[in-house]
Amino acid sequence: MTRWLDDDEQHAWRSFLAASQVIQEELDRQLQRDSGMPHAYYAVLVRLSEAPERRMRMSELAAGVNSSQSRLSHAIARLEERGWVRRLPCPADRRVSWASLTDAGHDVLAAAAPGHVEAVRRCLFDRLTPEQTGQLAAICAAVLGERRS
Amino acid sequence: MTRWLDDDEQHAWRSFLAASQVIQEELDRQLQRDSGMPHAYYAVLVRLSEAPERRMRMSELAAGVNSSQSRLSHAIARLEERGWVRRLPCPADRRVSWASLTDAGHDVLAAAAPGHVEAVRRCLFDRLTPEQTGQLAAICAAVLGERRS
DNA sequence: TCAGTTTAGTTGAACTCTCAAGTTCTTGGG
DNA sequence: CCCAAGAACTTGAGAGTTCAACTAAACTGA
Repeated sequence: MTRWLDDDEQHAWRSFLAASQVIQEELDRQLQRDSGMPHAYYAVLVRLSEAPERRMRMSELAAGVNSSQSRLSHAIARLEERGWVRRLPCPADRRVSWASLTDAGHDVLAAAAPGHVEAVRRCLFDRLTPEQTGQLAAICAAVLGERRS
Repeated sequence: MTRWLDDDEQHAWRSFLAASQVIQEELDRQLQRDSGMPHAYYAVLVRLSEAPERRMRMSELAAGVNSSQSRLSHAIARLEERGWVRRLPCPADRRVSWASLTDAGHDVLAAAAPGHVEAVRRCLFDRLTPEQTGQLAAICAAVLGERRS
């Protein structure tokens, strides 16, 4: 009844799991060590820094970093404690909050970025040919495509 | 100074992050919902079930599931509470513990496996061509290869 | 109008993971 | 033989994530 994985799939699956874990852990460790934040928080700062006026609605921001609303809410609370983000009420719809990157947050991000990019290169792109980089993008696009529910 | 990511790399990187997060979360949710355990614990049970006599030293097991010793120690403590794993002292070297899969643990694993494989297919292999499966394996092998430190 | 539904976001508890420190045991050189 | 160094594992505290429940505000249609 169950369609088990064949040998190729089994191998690809285990390699994928190991590789994605190794990358996640390496990035988390690097950012925690050098900038005192987990990768998820870094992603929030990046996304905010790219938004017009460096601010976004909580739910947009959550979608933009693949996070649940709850997780983002906790994360923003932490980032607010550190003075890197501020919450602003939205006059047009009072259910909505804006998250806004502060100047201090922007500075922290600018300081963290070079080391982070270096880590990304070291654990991913330095190990791939340009052709493989393209293949990876296509594979990930297929995984993300037409996602239901 | 910093070698920033070019457009292709930027795109590949963000796709990869999103895809691997989506897959991780989907699997975690499925296993938690249907079998009451996180994916990391499932991996421990799988690895143990494949070992001779269904038991392994803690440090081998940790390496086998890409886990730190500390994380594994906590995980085995939980799994032991549920009666799915037992710890056995090693007579030859008294620093060593064996983790051993119980019959109950084996049954739980057997019950969890079909739903898990189905989820893996749904979120990964059903979306890839066989060629892409091979490419993914090669890419992940490159990421994992010759890892120092 | 207003009751019911949907949307936005927050909160608290339970759980997992990380990091640093600690315990117990083995090993290797003097 | 003995002690310092290293190895195997555990522990506890702190931090992040998840889930379900909750508040508050905005729609919807009868």
